[in-house]
Amino acid sequence: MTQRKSRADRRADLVDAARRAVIRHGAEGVHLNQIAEMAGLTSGAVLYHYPDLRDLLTEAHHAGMERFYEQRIRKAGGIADPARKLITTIRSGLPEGPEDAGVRLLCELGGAAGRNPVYGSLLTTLFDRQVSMYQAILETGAAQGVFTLAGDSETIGRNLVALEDAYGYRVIARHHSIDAETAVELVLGYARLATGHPLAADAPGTR
Amino acid sequence: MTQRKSRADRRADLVDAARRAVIRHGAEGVHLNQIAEMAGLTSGAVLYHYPDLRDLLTEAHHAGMERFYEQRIRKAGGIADPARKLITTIRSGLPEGPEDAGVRLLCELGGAAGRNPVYGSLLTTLFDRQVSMYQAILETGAAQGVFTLAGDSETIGRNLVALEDAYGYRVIARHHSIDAETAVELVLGYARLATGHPLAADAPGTR
DNA sequence: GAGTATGTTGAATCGAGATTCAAATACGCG
DNA sequence: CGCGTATTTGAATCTCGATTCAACATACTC
Repeated sequence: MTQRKSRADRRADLVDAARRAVIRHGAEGVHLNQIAEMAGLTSGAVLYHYPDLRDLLTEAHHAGMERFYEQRIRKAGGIADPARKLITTIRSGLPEGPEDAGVRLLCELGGAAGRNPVYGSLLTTLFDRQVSMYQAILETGAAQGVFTLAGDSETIGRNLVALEDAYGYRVIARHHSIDAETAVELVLGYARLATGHPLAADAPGTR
Repeated sequence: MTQRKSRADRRADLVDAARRAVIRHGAEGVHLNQIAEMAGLTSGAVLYHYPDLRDLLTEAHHAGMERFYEQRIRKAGGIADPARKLITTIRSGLPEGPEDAGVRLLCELGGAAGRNPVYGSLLTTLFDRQVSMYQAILETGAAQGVFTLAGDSETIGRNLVALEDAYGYRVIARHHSIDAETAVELVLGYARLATGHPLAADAPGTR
């Protein structure tokens, strides 16, 4: 029998297993057995902890978005220079490639959000938080005189998040002419226009 | 018994029924019986015309995208002035509200595109065609001297399509602060920045 | 208007996945 | 150690949608 675990530990495992299963099989195409397998358990054990699968899936999506957002904050955390911070943040919002787990999860959610209010609200919240994150960077840069904003920070922030989203979808769908690097360059292009700053790309390999 | 129809007519009906069923139930959550009901038939009749459901769904998605694209072309068709043409085109790429059928279908497809190469390729093609459509408008405007492009037309076109996509998702997900009108205004804002043209909004009610 | 081809139904069957639950197992604690 | 409880299994059952197909209905042909 599989190693027995405490309730809290097992539930955390299951949330993570569900997250990975959704990425592989889709937000609505995922099956109980697939989640169980990911967690190294049988379906009965999953039901024991989550009698209603929807609860588990909601927690999984929530956790996935939280992880995505936290990672962005962390990557840009130590950077003081607004320009470099903006570049790093933009990079962290785009997938590293078509298999990028974080972005795939968000894409899966997008379609379902129109029919499922809970998912819609999760994505809406994430969007707003990301906009605020960008606003903080933009305003700091403007205050220091390094950015000359071509509009209010909310609008620019929204557009940055929107572009990330849309190009993320393109990369995940394996668009032939928009790979991960091109996507970064496209968003950076808009950021240059909106901040009046050249935003020189990092040296390759710098992450 | 339901009115009997020719093979071609019935298949066209089914493609349309499938399109509507997907919009209501999701690209992957849709069931044979739902499609049959939409078409006013029984499941057996659907299988008679489409032994493999995936073929029907692929045709439905294809038809939905074609319809979306054609509608855009048609709405902007008679307009000569590049600025008005650009405004109309932007409007036609955004949903009229959270229930907008055309955009909902595209959103449904987005998530599945990462796992289903056929869907990915459909969306990629649509994206490219929309970019070309914008490029034509932008280049015409630039040639006439009414637009001063802030970059190459391909980049601007890509960003316009990307912004439409992303804000379309927001509207469909019922974002509290981004409704259909706000979305139009956000994309128009970028278009102004990119073309150097004021792009005065149409008088309300003008469509 | 009989004959034939084609489209449609509805009931039977199939099968995959969800759900239940008694039994088995592992762990904590005295 | 051994008791009691929480966790997990695995097989049985349930459910629902897909699939099959013989019978029926409609339209076309001559």
